[in-house]
Formats: sequence, C-alpha cells, structure tokens
Amino acid sequence: MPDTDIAHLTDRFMRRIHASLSARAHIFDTHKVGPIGGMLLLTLAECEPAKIQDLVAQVARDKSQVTRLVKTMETKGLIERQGDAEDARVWRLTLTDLGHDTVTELQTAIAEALSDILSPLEAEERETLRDLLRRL
Amino acid sequence: MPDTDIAHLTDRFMRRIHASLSARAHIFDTHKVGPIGGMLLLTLAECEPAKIQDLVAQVARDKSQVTRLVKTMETKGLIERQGDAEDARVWRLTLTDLGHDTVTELQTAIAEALSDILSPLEAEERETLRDLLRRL
DNA sequence: AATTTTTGTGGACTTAGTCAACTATATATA
DNA sequence: TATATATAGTTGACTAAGTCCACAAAAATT
Repeated sequence: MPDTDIAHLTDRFMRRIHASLSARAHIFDTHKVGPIGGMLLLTLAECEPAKIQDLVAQVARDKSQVTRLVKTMETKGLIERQGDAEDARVWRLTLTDLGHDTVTELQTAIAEALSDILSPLEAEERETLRDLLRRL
Repeated sequence: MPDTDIAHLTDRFMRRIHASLSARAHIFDTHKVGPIGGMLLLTLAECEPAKIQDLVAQVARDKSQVTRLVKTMETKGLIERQGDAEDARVWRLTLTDLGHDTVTELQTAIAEALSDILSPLEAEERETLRDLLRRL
C-alpha cells in the first residue's frame, strides 16, 4: 500500500491549484470561464485550429461535455468555428482575439498561482516534477 | 510562464487515476462509494476516530459536502458516529467493520491502479514524486 | 450499394462543489 | 455572570462537472 497516498497527494495538489486560481478569480470571472473552460482555451491555444475531437483527446473529457463547453465559449465570443473543407463532419475551432487575450490572462494567473504553490521547491525540483508528470 | 503546464499535467494524471479506478469499478460499486467517498473512507481510516472537521481539513472539501458524504456512508453502514463526551458539538466518526473491509479493498484497488499508472517510473522516481508532492 | 466508423449533438441524469443561512455548544470578554 | 464571539455541524438552494445513451450526418470499408 505504499503508493496509495500518491493519489491523495495529487488530489490535494490539484485542489490547491484550483483554490489558488479561485483566489485570482477575476480572470475567470471576467468571462465566466470555469476551470475546465479555462483549460479548454489553453489547450486550444496550443493546437489551434483544432477539431472538437482533438480537444476531447487533450483534455480527457467526454465529447458531449466538450461540445457543450465549446458552445458556451462560442456564445461568449472566445471561440470561433468554421466548417472543414475536406471533412464536412468536423469543425475547425479557433480562438477569437478576445479568446487569445483571455488565454494570455489565464496563463499569467496560472503561472502566478503555481509559482506560489511550487515555492517550496527549488527550480531544479520543479523541473523534476514536470518531467515525472510528463512521463506518466 | 513555464510552469503553466504543470497544472495541466497534474489534471491529466488525476484523470488517469480516476479512469483507472473506474476500470476497477466493482470495488466502488459494491457499496456505491464514489471517488471522493472512497477518499473520505481512506482518510478516516488514517485518523480514526475523527471529527467531521478533521476530515474537512484532510480532504480539502467544503464542510457541507463532508457532512452529506458522512451521512450517506452512515446509511450504507460504513461509518458510525458517537457523540463526544467533552464537546457536545462534535461527533466522533469511526469505520464499521464493513467500512474497514471496504477500505482494504479500496487500498488494493488504488495500489493496483497506481502501479499501472506509475509503471513508467523507477521505484526511486516514485519516491521522488511522492516526496515532491508531499512538500507542496 | 450496403455496412461500419467517425464526428459532433442533444437529452437525461448523477455526482461534485459552492454559498449562505441557521442551530447548538463552547469560549472569550466585559 | 451576562454577553459577545467563535466553532461544529446541518440544511437549502443552487451551479458546475461528468456520465451514459441514443442519434444524425458524413466518411471510410467491404
């Protein structure tokens, strides 16, 4: 049972990130983008233009959930969709200018939050943590 | 902004744990203990007998949520509560025998799931990961 | 041409999480 | 000792998150 606590520790870590972001809630509140909503935007920023299916794979959520998230982001004017010329089933999603601005703000907020939370670690250890997580 | 991705990586890690546990869902299903429900039981097992407030602090959830979780665990016969002699406001929560059995099953399941997920890492690296998470 | 897969939607639902109000007890203060 | 204040736990009402299933439309396979 030695590994059992890693789950718990990870959960707490995640919760701390979440809490720390809530403290900087104005960024999320400005456009009422929730935590997963924010993650969706950040993900899209990295793989723009993306299909919904791409986002599904990246954020590891149910496709119906992503569909709905995209829809609300769209009504908020953060995301745009255009039909794909090659495959009539898919949408090519891109961030609007407002969406890009929001992403930038989110990145700043997350970076701040994480630098708080990660402050007990040396820069080198943060690297190690990132590396370990990436390999999982 | 190099740290931004750690949040994402952690989220994915957490989701993988969750998914891997869902694949072993029978343990959770037996008594319809959800993921946080399970975590609550595991936590209680470590600090038995505990006050609700203790659990709140440990699992980092809202007290109202913990109240309700405890109540459902109670109706499932996994948790018992007794009034505290010294402070009439608090309840002392303990696991029932059934609760202990469930915890054992959960620990096994989590250990299995984690050994799957952590398999890309050497034993030493797991230690490092655990250590880093603990310090956060 | 018929079948199967893939992409995205929608409905209906359960669980998780939040926020504020409230009771009862305990502790501190005046 | 009366009064304010803090703490433990509960409840209501709500929003967000996540799951499951069925479905239509457009590929891709056979």
